[in-house]
Amino acid sequence: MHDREPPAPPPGRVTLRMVADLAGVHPTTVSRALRGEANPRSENVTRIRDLAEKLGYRPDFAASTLRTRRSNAIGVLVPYLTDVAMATIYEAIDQTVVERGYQALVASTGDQLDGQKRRAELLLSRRVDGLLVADGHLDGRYASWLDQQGVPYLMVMRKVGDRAAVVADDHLGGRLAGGHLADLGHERIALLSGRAWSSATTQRTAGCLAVLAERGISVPESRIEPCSLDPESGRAAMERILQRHPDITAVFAVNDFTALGASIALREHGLRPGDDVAIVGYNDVHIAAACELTTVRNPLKLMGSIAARTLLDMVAGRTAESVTLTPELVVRASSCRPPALSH
Amino acid sequence: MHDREPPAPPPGRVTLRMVADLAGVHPTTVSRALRGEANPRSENVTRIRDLAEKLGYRPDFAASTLRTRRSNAIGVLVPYLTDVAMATIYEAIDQTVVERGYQALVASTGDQLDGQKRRAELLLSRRVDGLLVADGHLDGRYASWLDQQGVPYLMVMRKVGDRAAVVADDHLGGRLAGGHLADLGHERIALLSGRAWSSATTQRTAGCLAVLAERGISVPESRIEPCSLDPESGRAAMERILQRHPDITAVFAVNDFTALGASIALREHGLRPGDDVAIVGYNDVHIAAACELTTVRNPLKLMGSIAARTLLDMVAGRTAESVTLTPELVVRASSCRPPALSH
DNA sequence: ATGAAAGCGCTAACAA
DNA sequence: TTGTTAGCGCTTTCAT
Repeated sequence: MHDREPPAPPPGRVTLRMVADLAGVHPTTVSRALRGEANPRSENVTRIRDLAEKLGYRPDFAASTLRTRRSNAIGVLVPYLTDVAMATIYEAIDQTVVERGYQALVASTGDQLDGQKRRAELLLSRRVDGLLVADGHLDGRYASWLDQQGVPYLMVMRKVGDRAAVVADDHLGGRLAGGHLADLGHERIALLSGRAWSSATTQRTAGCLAVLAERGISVPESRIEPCSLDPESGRAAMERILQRHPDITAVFAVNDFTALGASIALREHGLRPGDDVAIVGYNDVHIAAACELTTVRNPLKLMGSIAARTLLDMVAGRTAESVTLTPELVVRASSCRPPALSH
Repeated sequence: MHDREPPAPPPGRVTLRMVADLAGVHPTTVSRALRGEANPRSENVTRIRDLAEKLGYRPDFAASTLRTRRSNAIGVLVPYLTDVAMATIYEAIDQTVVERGYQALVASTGDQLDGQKRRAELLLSRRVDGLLVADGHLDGRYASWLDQQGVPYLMVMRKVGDRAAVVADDHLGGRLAGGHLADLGHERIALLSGRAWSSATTQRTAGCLAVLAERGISVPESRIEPCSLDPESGRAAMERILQRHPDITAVFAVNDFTALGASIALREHGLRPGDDVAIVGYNDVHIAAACELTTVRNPLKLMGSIAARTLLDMVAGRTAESVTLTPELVVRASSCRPPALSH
């Protein structure tokens, strides 16, 4: 009788043992009954289950995780959760894994290496069975670090090298956006190009530039500005471009929120978005329709649920297939024709 | 030698024991060294730490949780994470607790009792040390269920009865919105009133109605429609009102996203939001400025970080004080004067 | 079909 | 200051 610092079981939580004692059986039997293992028809099973329920028994995942070395949880790493696109993917992941008896633990990493490692380590310390990585960086440092962690992981939204990933065809998406602006007759086009480390945004930018080049429209570097995922960063980037090029007639932003942020800067320069300057965003988050924003629809929920299922497959030992989904242009009022051609 | 199903330690994860063996000390010593307990000056400490680091040792939270009965994690229950207001609060919580050596585990409950219980149970099975509840319902069922779970918890954003809560003064916020519309000269005002079970939205609605009544402006029930937190629900609610009252000149929506959703319905009826009809939202999420939405600013980050600190205090055994923060009106282009008075 | 025994990795008591 | 001992609650052999 040492180790007495948990002195009394006050109300204390209900353990397997307590249920077993009251049921007059061995804890092992209760464990089996509760998990539906072995003896289904025995009337004991329902008796034990009822008792457990009545006592308010709740399994202790810390204990079962320790014993089985499986936590029944997966980790999800995102750059920011205030990016609705990420939140949408996360909710799809969460729903999918919960249906399958898992839990999804998220962490926002701020899209930076130290945050990524720190947060991934925290998740790993909780012994997550796998990782869904939505904040991959093209420079391989993060990914090769992940490679060494001994846990199955899968990229979502962004791909890195040829590692398993569930993404959409961002290059195509960029082409759809650029093609649309070219069709409308725009020639002085600006790009809010996202982050250089994100395959998603760099591909969208590249796709857009490629199609514009095919149409004979060139975009000098001075009309391209990087940005983050939030409106404020879009505003600032747009502002920088307008300083140099007050005469642009269209903007493609690789994210809906940056697109909306850009509209602030345009208005500050006396330009009416959707009348004087066309704007195209990316993702088609739930707010885009309300803002009349032309955008490229990304199948975010599908991406999340496929990624979740794929990771769970990997956890179960199967090998993963990468998946590439297809985006789609959604035309709304924000993409007007250039002023000269307006009527 | 029973229990042999973990057959070999392949690469296998590094345990305290391994570090101890290689350091030539007892596991207890390593544990103490790593946690900075007891023997700071001993040169052993740095030696052990270096070794642990070199071996890539990572603590196993499942084991320490089991042993100490503390998980160093708190649970956060939100209605939806795609509501940027909730995501903003969550990120503030997350940051605050991580700085203090904790982890925040979120769950979206869908704002319904079964989801709330199910997700809370999952969190409790992970032995979270406390719960931050951002999806409280006024009818006390959820809250009284929480009372019985034997874990400290704190309401955020919504209050229930006189339970400890960190909220903003929603009644005042509603007054600010209503007062603003009255000042502009509006008389036919519609309300998107949120959910009856949320103290936040009901108080905002009540505050607005109160100030309008003081100004002699009455709002018949047929101009008030409940709604959820997403744009689509705002659109649908607005549509229902417009069917009955195509002549309204202003709308107060208790959430920015519903406000933006409402603008879709207005346009579908040939009304220009911000020109023909004034719109006021609530929260001032990051997107509101870009959409030129007049709104009531809720100190979301502050709410999150105060709530997190307060809960951690409760976990440490201190008693919690409820906190009420103050909202603030932010006037933007969406709140125009009524057409008759336009010039 | 059920029980006995052992141990997952860690840390709190106690002893030295 | 360090080591010994025991056990958190669970599940997996193995034995009955």
